[in-house]
Amino acid sequence: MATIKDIAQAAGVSLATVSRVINDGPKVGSDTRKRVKKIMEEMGYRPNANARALVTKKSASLGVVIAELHDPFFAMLAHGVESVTRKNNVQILLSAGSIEKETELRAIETLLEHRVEAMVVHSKALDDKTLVEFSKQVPGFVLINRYIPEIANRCVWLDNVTGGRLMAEYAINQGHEHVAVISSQYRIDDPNQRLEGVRTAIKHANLVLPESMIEYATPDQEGGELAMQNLLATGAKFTAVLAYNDAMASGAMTMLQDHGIAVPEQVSVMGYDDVLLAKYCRPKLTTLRYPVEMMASKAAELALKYASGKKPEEGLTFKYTPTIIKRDSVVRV
Amino acid sequence: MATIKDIAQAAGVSLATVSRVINDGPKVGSDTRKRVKKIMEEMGYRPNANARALVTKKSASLGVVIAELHDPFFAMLAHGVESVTRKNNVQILLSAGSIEKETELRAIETLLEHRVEAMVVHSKALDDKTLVEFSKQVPGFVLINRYIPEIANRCVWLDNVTGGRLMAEYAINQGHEHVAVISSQYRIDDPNQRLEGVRTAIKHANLVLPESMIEYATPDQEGGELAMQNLLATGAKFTAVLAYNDAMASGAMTMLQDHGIAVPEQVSVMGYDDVLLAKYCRPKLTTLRYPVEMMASKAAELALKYASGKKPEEGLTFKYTPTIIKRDSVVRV
DNA sequence: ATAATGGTTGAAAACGTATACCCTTTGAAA
DNA sequence: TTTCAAAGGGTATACGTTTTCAACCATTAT
Repeated sequence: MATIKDIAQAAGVSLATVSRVINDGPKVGSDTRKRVKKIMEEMGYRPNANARALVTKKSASLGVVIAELHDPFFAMLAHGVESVTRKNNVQILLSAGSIEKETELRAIETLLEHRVEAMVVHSKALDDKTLVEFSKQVPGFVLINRYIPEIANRCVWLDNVTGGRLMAEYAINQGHEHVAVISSQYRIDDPNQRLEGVRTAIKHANLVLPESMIEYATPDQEGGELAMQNLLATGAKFTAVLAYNDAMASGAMTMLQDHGIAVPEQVSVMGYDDVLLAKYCRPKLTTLRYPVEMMASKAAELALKYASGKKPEEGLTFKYTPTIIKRDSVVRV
Repeated sequence: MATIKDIAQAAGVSLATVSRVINDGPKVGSDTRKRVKKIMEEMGYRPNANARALVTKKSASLGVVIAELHDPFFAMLAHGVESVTRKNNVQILLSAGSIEKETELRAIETLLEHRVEAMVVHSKALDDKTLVEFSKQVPGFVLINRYIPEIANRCVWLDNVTGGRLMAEYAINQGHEHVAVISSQYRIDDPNQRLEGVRTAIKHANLVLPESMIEYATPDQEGGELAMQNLLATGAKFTAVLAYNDAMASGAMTMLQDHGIAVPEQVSVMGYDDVLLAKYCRPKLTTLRYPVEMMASKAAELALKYASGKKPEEGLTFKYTPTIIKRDSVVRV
């Protein structure tokens, strides 16, 4: 592959001049510029991004850490990031760290080795201290779907407690007095926060949520099916089910229908996230909209901004609140 | 950030020795090795991937070109690649090129600037010649979901003609004599090939597929709805619909149901791809399984293998054939 | 005519790493 | 005792860029 040196030789100029032409630098005559450009074209020259990054200490790529790409939630997240990197001519360096301490750490470290100065990271397994530490090393370090007070201005997050509350309040307003909850079995913040919100609303309405009405499982369709199966097996009575996410809600609906229980006529079901399948499944899912894509774009913009030298403002944070999307899976009772 | 030089100074050894320790090179005593390692640990040393790539001419990352991340198909593709890059300690450099000539080209070129020697590219807009040209420049250049005879051994692809045929044959075997087709409006190979297969099967069964029974739209749920709407508007009679993909099939089902037409009792619907939503939607979609994830893993392995110097074998190619997944959206008539 | 100016260009150092090649020490074989 | 090989370690160069500084040339103002 042709280097800057080859071009210089062919054009009969120095390395410096060629470099200036490449970067649209100021100090080069228009005829020389034209000639050099022509030769670059002819020889199919492509600047070496690695050499560039080495000397400029700027990497022209943004690191992204997520859990699993085939989870629609993360696919949307990645897409949100991608839409802004594309605009800024920045490359995405992708690392997957499957909600495990070891892999998440490894993912971030690899990105660090590439000297990316902007990063959008989704981390659930790493503790606050570690992440704060990283944020000191990387100017454009931004967390998504997580809130850490010390670096509040680097956090783009969803108010899950309010989300849980909204969910429960809506169900209650529709007249449901016996609600069951299907939660995620992972010991991370999200399910706990959502559950906390649900509990608050229920208490406030002078209702009760016995532990036996809460089932934990993997946050996917199978988990939803399993959880619902368990709920039905206990013989518990409920007219509404609040699920941790849309996939679990969908699984729960399937299981209800398989038991001859009509949704929403006999049991209402609510999801969370509003991923694609919420619109696809039947009945269409009433759910909470999690604007991941928008948030991811915001996070990417933030990362790029901080990376370019702008200092984050103190006392600022980027909190989003989910909103209820009313579709067909919840009915007034 | 600490460099190799800082480590060398702190440890009182030369750069070369430190470098040897980092790379587990041979010529260094076990006590020195231990001492240097300790210092690296203390100073939080991280090798600079750019400098490394520059001098070794190896990039330690694999380039991926896809259209849109939030399309579940591409999310699965990316996931398939990711599973093998993770095993090989290779980073993913992601470029999205939204089925447009300009952006696809730009995506590949950016990757080239990063000097990745392994690439998995999904390109529909670029012509054969351009891609063949790229394959000469990049040792580990592998195409997915496309077949180009000249570089057959770098293609991991699905036999779409056979897929289309299988679809139609299955519908016909279930007794359907009047089938409609909902295809993608994009002028790329896939829809044409699938349609070709469908036509073959129909002709072979002595049936007819009038042009009026084929609708074209964007390959998503909205497109499926629109296409079905048009089909219904023409008053055409059909008992089965073959869709270009699962999203369109799902949209078509919605529209049918909205018109009070029962699926599958009155009209059967078939999808293609078997993405997640095929299992989620109601009725569950009978569809053709496109093993993207497996194929993407294969492509990544191939790319890495070729990149590491192994020459592709002549006359070899990686063709996959879709299989029918029978669920609930097709019924015998 | 001379000095000053401004626009072009080139030489060289630097970025952080890997490695080919050379030097030293040590112990054993001759 | 001499010779030699092996092991351990250092020196210097290269990778492909960007950028600072200085030099050159042709004008123009004095």
